Amino acid sequence: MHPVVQIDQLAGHADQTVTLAGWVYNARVSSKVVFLVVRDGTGLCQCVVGKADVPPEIFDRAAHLGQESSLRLTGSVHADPRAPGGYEIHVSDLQAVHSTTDYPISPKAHGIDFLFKHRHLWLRSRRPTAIMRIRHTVIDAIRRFFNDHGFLLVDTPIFAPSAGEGAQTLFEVDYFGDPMYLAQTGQLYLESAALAYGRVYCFGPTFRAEKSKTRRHLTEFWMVEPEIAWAELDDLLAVAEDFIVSIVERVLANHREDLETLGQDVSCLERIRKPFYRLTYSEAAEILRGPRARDLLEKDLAERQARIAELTARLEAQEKERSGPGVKKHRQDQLAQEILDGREELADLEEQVRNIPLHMQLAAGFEWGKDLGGSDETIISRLHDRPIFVTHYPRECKAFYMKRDPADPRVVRNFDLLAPDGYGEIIGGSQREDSLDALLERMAMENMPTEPYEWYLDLRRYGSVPHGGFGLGVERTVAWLCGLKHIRETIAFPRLMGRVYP
RNA sequence: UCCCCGAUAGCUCAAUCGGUAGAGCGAGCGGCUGUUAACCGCUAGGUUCUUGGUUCGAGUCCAAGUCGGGGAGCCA
Repeated sequence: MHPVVQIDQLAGHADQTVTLAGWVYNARVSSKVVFLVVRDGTGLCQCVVGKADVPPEIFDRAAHLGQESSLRLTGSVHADPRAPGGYEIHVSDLQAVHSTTDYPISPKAHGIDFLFKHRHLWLRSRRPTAIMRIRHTVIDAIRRFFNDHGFLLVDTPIFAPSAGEGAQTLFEVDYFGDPMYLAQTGQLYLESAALAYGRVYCFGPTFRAEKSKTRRHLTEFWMVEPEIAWAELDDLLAVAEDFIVSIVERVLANHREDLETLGQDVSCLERIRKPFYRLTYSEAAEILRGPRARDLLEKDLAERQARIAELTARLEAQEKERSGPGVKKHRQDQLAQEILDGREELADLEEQVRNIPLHMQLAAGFEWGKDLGGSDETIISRLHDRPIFVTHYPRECKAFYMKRDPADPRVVRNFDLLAPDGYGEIIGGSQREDSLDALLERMAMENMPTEPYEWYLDLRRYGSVPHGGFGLGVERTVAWLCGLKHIRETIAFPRLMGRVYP
């Protein structure tokens, strides 16, 4: 047996004989030649078994390998422009390790429910593979950024004894007979670590019991949270900006091919440069109420209605062609797929058309003091071609620990980062309240008990300094960079309301 | 919690006005010298989500439920 070579290393073995260990991704069989597209986790490689080149039993074996059969094969590596990876293998020997029949995920179309019920197998397919590879790079870029900028990793607890604010969004667990909660942030603990070590971060899973069924929500997701001592709002924005740019650069440098597999336009990512836009909440509110938001939505509405008319006509013609006489099989297949895609787009558009008037109403009637809603964020982000920081939200709609702005006591020194193209909030952060009195006053306003927070208040009693941080949602970031419609594809085994299998 | 949509073969979907449940893919067998979701022929494959109702007759109409999808709120 020759040494086992990974498919992504084949270029270094041209004209040599190698062994491949992998699975049958697809097979095409004719009387004199079998084409096996083999998958090994690093790529796809077409392996050619010629009837004249191998003993009859090997040819017969190759001709009857079901999709996802595992195998080892040996052959010579040839450069071939017709092959998907640029190289193909002319097989001289082949062993089936496990012969598979009835693999559930065929090369043709499947519905999303079916695919997620088979997520344990679907991970093998091209699209999930591309996404998981990009996710890996995003996480590596996150860790590298903080490790290279003097941040110390401090892991914060997942069991949180106190519900704090928003108890209804926490999962309760039984902790030796007492109620405990799965943490939805490590931030308070991280503040303690920041005052100990200066620059720190935590990175782990986080849990939200929100009953959200949207394309932006999971009940379990990964969040990275840096926290920085001796930092004010502007310092935090600068870090967040460099941070995002470094992630985007890494993805662009390593994943052109994967992005192409996903149909993502890389020019969207190439536009992500410093400086990002900076808006205050009040400026954002003005935009929402003003003519730019209204014009955008009116234009959206008109464009979508035109597109609906165009699609409806196209679908009608395609359905007529499909049911008409003398249509070739291949063309029928093509039409069927186009009709399905068209209908899905149509349903999406019709929902949007129903929602736009409501969004217009919400934006036009936006009152200072309310938090920005999902549709408001979409409007703001659609009016800009790069990410946008929205800062200085009204104090009432934000958490107790955020630093009140000395220049305008109605607002706090916080920020959200909105990704372009309606991907929504990918970062939320703030400078923290460092004055003991201000913090106590705010906690009293919210009727919060102080005992569980004595340790947190100690941070303001012993050497308090300006500090702050932010949290970045990994899955939303990956969805944005990959151009995915739904966040559930960005994690191997998504946990959603009503979906925990597998 | 609220609003909209859906459930038919293993998968993706058809089935006109309420009148015998179909196609492609997948599977099995056969054919084909290089295929790119290959192609061609044959075979097998159904409790039309559940319960109840209307009707001579229900995949189709009505009611309730279950599950799923999309959206609102909430959020990263």
